[in-house]
Amino acid sequence: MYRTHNCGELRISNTDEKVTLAGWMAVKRDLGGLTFIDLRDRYGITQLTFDKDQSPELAKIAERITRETVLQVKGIVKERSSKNPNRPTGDIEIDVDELVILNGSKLPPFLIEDETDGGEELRMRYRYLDIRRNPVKEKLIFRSMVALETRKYLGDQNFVEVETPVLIKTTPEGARDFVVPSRMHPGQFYALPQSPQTFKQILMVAGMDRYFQLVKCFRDEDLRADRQPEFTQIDCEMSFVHRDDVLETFEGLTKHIFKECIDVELPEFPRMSYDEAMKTYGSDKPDLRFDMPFVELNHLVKDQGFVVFDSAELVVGICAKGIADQYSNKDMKKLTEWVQRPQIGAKGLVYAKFQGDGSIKSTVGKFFDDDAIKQWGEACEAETGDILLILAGEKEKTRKQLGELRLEMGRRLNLIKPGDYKPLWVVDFPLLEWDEETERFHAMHHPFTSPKAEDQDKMLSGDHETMKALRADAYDLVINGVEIGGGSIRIHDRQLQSRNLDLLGFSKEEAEKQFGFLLGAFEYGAPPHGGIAFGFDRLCAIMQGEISIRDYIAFPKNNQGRDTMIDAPSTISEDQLEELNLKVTLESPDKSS
RNA sequence: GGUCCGGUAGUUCAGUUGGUUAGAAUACAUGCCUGUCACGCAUGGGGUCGCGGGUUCGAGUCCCGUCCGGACCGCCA
Repeated sequence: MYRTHNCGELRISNTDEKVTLAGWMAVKRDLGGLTFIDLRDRYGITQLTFDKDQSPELAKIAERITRETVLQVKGIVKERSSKNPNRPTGDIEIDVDELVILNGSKLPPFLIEDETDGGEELRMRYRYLDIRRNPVKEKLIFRSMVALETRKYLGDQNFVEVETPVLIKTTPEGARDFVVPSRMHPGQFYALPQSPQTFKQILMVAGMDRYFQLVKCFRDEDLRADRQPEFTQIDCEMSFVHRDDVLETFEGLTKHIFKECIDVELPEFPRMSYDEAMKTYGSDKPDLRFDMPFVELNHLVKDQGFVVFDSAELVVGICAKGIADQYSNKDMKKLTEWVQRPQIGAKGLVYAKFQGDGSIKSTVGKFFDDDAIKQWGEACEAETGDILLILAGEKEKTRKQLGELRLEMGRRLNLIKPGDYKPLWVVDFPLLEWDEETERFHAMHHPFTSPKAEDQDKMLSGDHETMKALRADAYDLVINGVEIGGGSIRIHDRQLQSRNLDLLGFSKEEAEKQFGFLLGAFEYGAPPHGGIAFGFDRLCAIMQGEISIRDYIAFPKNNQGRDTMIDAPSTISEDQLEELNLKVTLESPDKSS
């Protein structure tokens, strides 16, 4: 046995016990006659003491031990004469009388401490050292706890975890697929799943009734702080359910996880239609940790001779509370430049300051008198000291831009309180989305999403505007402005599914080739069904107030989709290429190895 | 596909208008130190200024190209 205890568990009550510990030498404090070593393992840090007077040979060895050396020590637990209240084990130390060096270590390239000096790149290349650090280690342990609680809750609700295949076939809709060549079938390829969507629907046809899976999904798209090419979903599907059955089940799951993992009691989740979310917050994932709703001003500002407003499809404002007197003209100019940045793309910003002395200062004072502007203020519930921020232009763009400005003002006004969680169900998403590039409709969620019952008859109208107005039985869970997951009631009728694929521009032959297996299954008694999938990495991050999901993944990819530790992706040998009947046509494909 | 920022000691960074021998902190090494826990004090070693080209009497600094990293837009059914 290498150890009797771990480095985080010994307390004053263990005094005088003979113990054996093993771990890594974290840091050494050599006072001359007395040397202290912090011994670290997964569970914590325990201080080792070496006294020159008592055991000169041991003290001499201790003085020479370097960082990250793996040690085994035997000794007696002693009460410290000067305690460290910042550590659970701070009341005791180990008076060492036997020391074994289990393995040496090179000097690590960055400090293995909570506040490391290492940059992202180094930390990723030496991830095994990074994971020794508390902040990373604890996030992985947290993730494990969330996974356990998920399985516990869904298991108790009669869900069955079924594994679906990773080698499947490429799908034309949605994100780009990762593709795997087949050796046994020259010229043919598997694809890695973007989600187990069709398999879980087939499990419903198979009578599995309640399915879930913590499952890896793959998308070959560009990365972000909250987006990795391989990520994990809590993927679920249920039979004989309506929308509200799904929402209630997964609201229950979310509440359970929050309660058990971070001891937060979530209130009942409000629901908001997609249309209302777009109209009020300019986003299909509004951050409700602060309000600052949009107020449309068209009826108050049109036909008064101000061409920017008169030519705009939408004039819409938000009220930023209490900053009229602290935002100077220069600050307003900077804010205007902020909305004009290419990422936001607004042409300009109209504002009205309701200043502390009762006066009104506005960029459009030339076109509107104070009384008119006061009317706007009333509409937005602006009071003395507030600033009205107004954008005008094409409806969808303007809403998106003001949505960004709203978030920025929320941040600037410190309206977002740490530890605050505001979940929201966004429901009734559009069924279809017009793609300007390909000039055809795309499924907003996916091609298996059911239109709302009342909209099913309109699917064949062919009229562009009617198509755009079709509503799907689809829903997203949003927490703090982050999309945690989404799902829908699916189509379970073969005819309706064919009609939907037809709408999306699939010919009969294509539909049969791509989704024949699913359409075929629907002919053998498919039950009504629906489901949802949560982004598991993202859920873990948001629960701890983090944006980046990288540290919730043990071995994440970098910004370019590379794993710098193992150096992947990489080229493969000529032999491998030949066996797979592949030919690389690049002049110099070899960038990495 | 695009925009922006960065690359200088093991590490994190500073480096002025282009000008002498490129600095700081930390880490590391050596010595001193018996109650430290960010130990302290002293001394020391450590540099392909990402790479290639150009401008210049002179380039870490300016220009062009390229590679790498980061953030974002597009993209992510």
